[in-house]
Amino acid sequence: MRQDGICNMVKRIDAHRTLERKDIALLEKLFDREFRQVSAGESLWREGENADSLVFLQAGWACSARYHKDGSRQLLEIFLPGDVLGLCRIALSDRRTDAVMLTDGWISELPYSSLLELFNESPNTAALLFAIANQRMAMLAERQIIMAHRSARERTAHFICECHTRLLETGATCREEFLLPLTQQDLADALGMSAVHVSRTFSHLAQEGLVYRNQFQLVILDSDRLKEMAAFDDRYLRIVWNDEMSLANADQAFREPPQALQGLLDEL
Amino acid sequence: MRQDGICNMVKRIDAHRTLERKDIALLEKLFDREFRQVSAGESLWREGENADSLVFLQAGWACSARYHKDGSRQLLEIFLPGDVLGLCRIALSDRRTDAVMLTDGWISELPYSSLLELFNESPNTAALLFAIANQRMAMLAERQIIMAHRSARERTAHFICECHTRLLETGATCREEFLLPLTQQDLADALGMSAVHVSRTFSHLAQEGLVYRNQFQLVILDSDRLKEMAAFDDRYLRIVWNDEMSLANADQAFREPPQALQGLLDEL
DNA sequence: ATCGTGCGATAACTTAGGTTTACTTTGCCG
DNA sequence: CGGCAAAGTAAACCTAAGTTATCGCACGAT
Repeated sequence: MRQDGICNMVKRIDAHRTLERKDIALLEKLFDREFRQVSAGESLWREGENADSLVFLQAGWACSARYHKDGSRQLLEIFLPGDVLGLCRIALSDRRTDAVMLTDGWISELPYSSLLELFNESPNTAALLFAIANQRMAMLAERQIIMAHRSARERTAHFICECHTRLLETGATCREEFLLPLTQQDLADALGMSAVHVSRTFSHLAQEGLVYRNQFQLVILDSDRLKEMAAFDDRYLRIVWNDEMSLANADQAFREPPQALQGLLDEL
Repeated sequence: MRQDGICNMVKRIDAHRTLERKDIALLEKLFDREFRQVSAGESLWREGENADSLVFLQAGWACSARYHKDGSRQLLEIFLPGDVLGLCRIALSDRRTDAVMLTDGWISELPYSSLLELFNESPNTAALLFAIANQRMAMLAERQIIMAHRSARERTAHFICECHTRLLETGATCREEFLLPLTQQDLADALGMSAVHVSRTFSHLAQEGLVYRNQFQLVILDSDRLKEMAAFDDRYLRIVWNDEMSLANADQAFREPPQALQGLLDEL
């Protein structure tokens, strides 16, 4: 049970670039601390609170959201098992969103101070976390692109494709059918549309034989046509290292301090 | 001239948290390399190209954008003098957007490999870059929130507030009047609306005495009411360090290697 | 059994904003 | 100076999606 979550994280990264055993071990040590059970609806943090830790989602789904004065809400990010929450406020002071569990789950918290140690000790693994943060950024960017000019149908299709792809990468045992634990209201808040229209949209998608949703079960009927309508290109999700920043390079650099910057530091 | 750009960057960060002289010096050394003159419309990189460097925008405006098959376009980020482009693909392999100059300007490029050296030599300054990347992420998140549920007027108002605030932070000599070098089509692509509607929206805003736009000159007539209608809260733009990740801490940790992780590393 | 509650579906009506087309205004360049 | 292209404005029309309201269903609690 405990190891599964780390496995998810490692597996996902490893799918694209083989990690060295050392790095895996370091990640496991870093994240495999006391886990806490949390239940659906439970808040992980609130807007305005001091941001001083990462949350590692070992099992369950979560999301980050902004609440407006008028009672409406915008879901910003969806977190799946194996994801890390809070990477976007590292180094900045306070939370700018709420974070809420969508399902029951298990989490562990990692204070930023440990992270700082990591920065010092292993630029290797630090670059890895940077990559994960970069992937989150890519998701935000892609969401914005999709939200701006695409129709409700396309947005919905894209969202489903994204969730499905991300789930598959954690090695979940789902192929064309999986659990999407969001109510239509949640989906509406995530996709920037009304709950009623989410309902309509799913009806249309079902009519066209693309996806079928019942309760929280989601069945993808025609994956190819769905991806086509969503103009879904999964490249933005792929964690593929830049050679300049690759683990191998970082590792080497870690062992043999570079010349260029050393010169600068000496001067100061 | 050359120093101005660095000044912009440093000033903006320094406005919120005093930098140590050492860090400033390191930043200056790092970014103050051969500058290249670029002209409006010039491409800095294209989607799909290998991402192997940061671009430091010393003078001029730029943007990142995604082009769609149907010819339409989505502007993702706007970059002002003193901004760093490409932070969101560090550690990932290829560009997922185009980057284009909006005006003439001066830029310098910084290969990721130098960055890696920085990671090794000064976690201090690395954390600082992380913070700048975090700020970009916050901008993306905020844009998404605004785009999802807010009207064209509110979106436009928010965009203006954001640009104005960011400009002020670079210490630009603009108070309520400044140059916004985007055509109505550019604004439309950034805000996810049609150019015609941008025109309509600016007419309305002018009628209500909020802002006035002529050519690329933008005059804010009633800043308070504008911010109110945009529900603009500039906190997401502020680079305020988390104490856990503060420069002082990082610096200290840099001098005295920490114990916790050292133990882990010894084991491996 | 029966309530209450939350989720989802459907229909009727309204509206913000897209699309199209046509007409200005501005700047540029020979 | 004339002519051309790019940018902006205006009006007419249309459609996607919001809003409101009602209804059905599943479920848990009483």
